[in-house]
Amino acid sequence: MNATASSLILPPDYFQQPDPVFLARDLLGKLLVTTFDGRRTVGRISETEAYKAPEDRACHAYGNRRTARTETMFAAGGVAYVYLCYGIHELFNVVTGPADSAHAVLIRAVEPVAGIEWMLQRRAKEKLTPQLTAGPGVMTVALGITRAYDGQPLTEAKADAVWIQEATEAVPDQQIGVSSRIGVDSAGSCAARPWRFFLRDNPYVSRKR
DNA sequence: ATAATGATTCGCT
DNA sequence: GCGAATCATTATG
Repeated sequence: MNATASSLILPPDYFQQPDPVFLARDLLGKLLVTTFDGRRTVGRISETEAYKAPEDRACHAYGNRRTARTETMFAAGGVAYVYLCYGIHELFNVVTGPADSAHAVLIRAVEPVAGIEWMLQRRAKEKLTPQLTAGPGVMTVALGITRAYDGQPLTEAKADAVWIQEATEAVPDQQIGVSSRIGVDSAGSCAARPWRFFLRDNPYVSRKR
């Protein structure tokens, strides 16, 4: 890539900060870039959720449970955690925190910024609507992210990679909405935690259930 | 080896 | 608003 990309790309230190809740909020407005198949697509992060082991029952690594799948989350922050949900959808997470802490931030939605024609093509759509990228399962399709990318670094700007760049402009606090996480009702008292963050008044946010 | 279950989406009513 | 689709992962026998 070019010098601009490498100066804006977020370094491992950023992702290795200890609190996934802080990072989930801080990642709003930043740019998620993919360069698969020679196609560059860019989305502005508009909705996130924090998952924090060991105490968070909604986290796959609840109780620091290490399995073949969750092992990716125990890596040091700055890599991707991509897994299949409901047998159909691939969900993209950013692994955060130091090594051996299984924290992650689920990217639930982005606002298309560049490469929109590739996103439309990947989703087999003609027209740009919020449904193109508003939702964790559809966002990965639009950006071309698959499980093949599980465990890969998010800190290198190059071909066939994913990385995150600094926001072009700061997001003011008043523009950030907070709620409980979606789809984690079975997580007992953890279900009520206000760990979902989104850009207010942005159409590219999944609907609250 | 087998069975239950989900960090969802889409189409139909 | 409701329910089906669909399968990797996990726990259990």
